[in-house]
Amino acid sequence: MVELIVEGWVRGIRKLGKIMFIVVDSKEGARVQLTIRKQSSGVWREASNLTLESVIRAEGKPVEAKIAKVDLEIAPERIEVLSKADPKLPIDPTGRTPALLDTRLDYRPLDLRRPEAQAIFRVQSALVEGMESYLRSRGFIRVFTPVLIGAASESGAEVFEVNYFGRRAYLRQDPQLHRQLTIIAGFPKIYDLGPSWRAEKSHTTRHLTEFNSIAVEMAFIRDEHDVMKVEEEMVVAGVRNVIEKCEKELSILGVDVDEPKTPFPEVRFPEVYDILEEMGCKVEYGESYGTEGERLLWEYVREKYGADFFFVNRFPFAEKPFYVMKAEPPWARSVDLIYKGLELSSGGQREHRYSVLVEQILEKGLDPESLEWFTEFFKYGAPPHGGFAVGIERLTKQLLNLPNIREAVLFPRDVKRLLP
RNA sequence: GCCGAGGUGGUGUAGCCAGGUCAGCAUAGCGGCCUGUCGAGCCGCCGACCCGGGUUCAAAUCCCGGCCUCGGCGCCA
Repeated sequence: MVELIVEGWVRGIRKLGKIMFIVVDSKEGARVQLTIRKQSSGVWREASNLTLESVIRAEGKPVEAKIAKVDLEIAPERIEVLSKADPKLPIDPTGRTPALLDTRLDYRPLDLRRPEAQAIFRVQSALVEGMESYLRSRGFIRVFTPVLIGAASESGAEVFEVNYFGRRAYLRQDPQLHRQLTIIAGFPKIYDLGPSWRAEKSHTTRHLTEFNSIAVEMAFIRDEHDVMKVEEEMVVAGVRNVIEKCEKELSILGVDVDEPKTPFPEVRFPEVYDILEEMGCKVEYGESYGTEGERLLWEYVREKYGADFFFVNRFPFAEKPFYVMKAEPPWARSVDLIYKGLELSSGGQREHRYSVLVEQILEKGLDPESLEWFTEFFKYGAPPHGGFAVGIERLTKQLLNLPNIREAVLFPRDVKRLLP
């Protein structure tokens, strides 16, 4: 019979006098049981020293009539300890006494060994893979725009300051402005996949100070609906890829994922005010809605269209940054995508006419000179364009119904946490 | 930034409101028994009241201050 080699982490040790069972999660993702009898004294001695979470390599023959409820059962002839784990582990590795999230994050590399955590990041990878391959199939190319910026001028959200050789620099809040410049540079279909930072002291289950987004920008659009179409198809492609490739992970997580209903419904301002008022949530005309409004609108579209994803279009211009394109006043071609009551993205059509852009900067009370590094290039041929940025952690959280966005990040950064 | 909740062995909790047995339980760790376990089982052991004041004969418990954490809102992805 064939000799098999198993390498992985020790997940269970059950010693019953003269027979011992060692459960190993192999590097291939299989659950393997090593069955050892006392008469094979060398292996028995080696196995008696094992501790949970140790890394081992075992060689042996498969057990003919497999009894254990695992993927593979082996009678090992040799066990080699590659790295012995301290028996006093800081968090319970069996998962029987689950540690609180904050404690788990303190010991994140150990915590991530849990099958549920593994499953989350395999799903996330499939999600991004599906979205990227959709974009590439539609002719978008992946670009890398700077994360260090010289001027904090985007949306007014708090930025992190960086000491840049004695000069003041900032971490971007969004790849937005450089994506637009890339469009002007003659790349009509691009996407940028990477981190952004917000220095907001938000204490919630849906905010991070560092997060990743898949940010798309496209030129020669007719209006914002061209952008929404791409966003919808991209998200659906991502979810579809998860359904196709992550059956095992979804069952570990106990989540049923259905392909999203298309087209995503679109609700608009000012109708939003009527919808919300009817649901008992009064929003001042000309203002945007809050967290409660998001949830109520979801309730509304779920009832009316059976949808979990939906767009909100025509936000008040007053509530949005200078670069969005206006529609009939006071509204803008500014679109949010909401998924199960949580904002996933902002986007829409951008203003590409230089003179209008400068007017809008003045209207916002900003200094046109400080934005010249950006606006100047709109003088030299800027096509109509638009885009959006989807928060990857938020999408993962909502897809898998995770209670906290931190579960969707390997090493989350929030107001309090910088380590590990 | 505003508001609320909470800090008890390595981990997760009970006890606190009505102050008073060696601070209970589970899990992990250590030791023992057990030849088919699979959340193995059984027996034993080790291990904790966030910090500093105060009230009281007596404080995990009541009061004050501090530190830390979580969450809701705002802002946003």
